[in-house]
Parts: sequence; structure tokens; C-alpha cells
Amino acid sequence: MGTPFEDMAEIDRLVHEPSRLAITSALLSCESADFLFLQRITGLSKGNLSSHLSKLEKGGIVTVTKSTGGRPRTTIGLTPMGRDTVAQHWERLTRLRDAAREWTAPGE
Amino acid sequence: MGTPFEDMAEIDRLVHEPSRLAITSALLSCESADFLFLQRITGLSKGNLSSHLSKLEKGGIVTVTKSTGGRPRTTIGLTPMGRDTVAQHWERLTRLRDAAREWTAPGE
DNA sequence: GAAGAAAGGTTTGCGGTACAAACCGGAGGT
DNA sequence: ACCTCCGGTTTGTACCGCAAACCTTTCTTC
Repeated sequence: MGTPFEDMAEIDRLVHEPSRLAITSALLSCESADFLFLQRITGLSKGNLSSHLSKLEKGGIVTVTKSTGGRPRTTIGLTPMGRDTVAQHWERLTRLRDAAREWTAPGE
Repeated sequence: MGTPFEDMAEIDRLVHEPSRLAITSALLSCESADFLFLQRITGLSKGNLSSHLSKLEKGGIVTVTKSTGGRPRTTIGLTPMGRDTVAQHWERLTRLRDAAREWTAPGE
């Protein structure tokens, strides 16, 4: 690991994207949530939420399971790896902010 | 303002982009920095740093001033508005993380 | 039991963006 | 005078997010 500033280059853009950061952060504190609930708290349209979830699923961050029988119902949860990834992401961001707080330009 | 989750929709993507978040956060704690210094701490290529700075300048976040006479030298600093924008950005991010920490899914 | 409305998602089209790599202009060395 | 290298800018391409159109399966109502 380099400085927090350099580290931003390695940031996971899959998670960093604002809507997905909201989704994954919401999922951090619960086992799972259903589609409509996520839609409500993020304010995203069905279409965009769906496409964000597909990307997160493809990236191994979340699992998306659809109920069979009755009205369709989709439940979303973080994978163990996803949980790690999101946690690490927040760590990096926090380190960056803290570094910015403490730091003054060298050579000045 | 809505919930921290909804708020992510309003996040300023100009500042949120990882490289630019590194740049602007670095600038938060100093009056100004020169091009090469920013390049060094962020690890960006000249080309990309330059293009990020142009976007930040166009968005009114930073000022970019070039020295005349002698070797070219470019100095970058946050505008007052830029300083506000970046600070607000961090506030939003912090609120999101804190919300994710405290929150458990309602109705479950 | 058939038609229509509607919930629950998916796909598509397009405008915008980041990054790598080519390019450029002028100062210093020789 | 030439060459080279520092300090940036421009360009070209591949990807990405968003809105809006589209699909599919379930309820409702007669």
C-alpha cells in the first residue's frame, strides 16, 4: 500500500459509483433486502437498480435470488467477499480523508 | 435533504471520481500545490492529471495558474467554492457510512 | 375463463467520461 | 546550432450510467 492518495488509483469503481455505494452500504447492515426496498431507499428507477445489481452480481459483490411461485420477488444480499470489498473501500476512503486532514504540503 | 442513501444521487461526480477526490482532498490541507507535486502524490500520468485539472477548473473547483518566464510552472489551488464543495462531499460520504452502520432493515 | 391492468424486472440507445498514448513547444545542455 | 528532455495538452477509443421502451408473469373483474 502506498499513500492514501496513490491508493485511490486502486479503488474499486464497481463499488465506488454513487448508486452502488448506497446499495452496498445499505446491505452492509442487514442480511438481505428485497428489490423494492432497495429501490425505495435509493430512489433509483427499476431499470437502473436492476442494471446496477447485475453489475454487482457479475462482480461477485452481491447475490441476487428470485423467488419461484407467486409474485416475483427478488432478494439481494452481499457475498462474504462483497462484504470485505465494501468494508475495505470505506477504509480507503476514510484513510484518504484522514490523510487530507492531517497533512500539510511538504517543502512549503 | 433525504436519507443518506437517496442523497447519493446528488453527489458531485466531478469531485467523486477517485483521482479527483485524491487531488481535491490533498488540496484541502494546503494553500496550493504545483503540478509535479500533485503528480507525485497521486501517481497519475501527466496527461491524465492535466485533464482532471482542466475539468476541475472548468467546474470552478480549482484555479490553475501558470508562471510566465523561465521553465513553465503550474500552481493549483482550491477556489473558496471548491473548498465548500469538497467539504460537503465528505460530509455526505460520512453520513452514508454512518447511516449504514446504525441502520437495520425496517419491516423485517 | 378471458381481457385488462399492473407489478416486477430487463434491454436498448445515447451522450458522456477516463485512460493511454501520441503530440507539442520551449529551456538547458553541449 | 542542434539535441534532448521537462512540462504539459490533445486525441482516440473503449467503457459506463441513465432514461425510456420493452417484456413477462400475476392479480382483478366481469
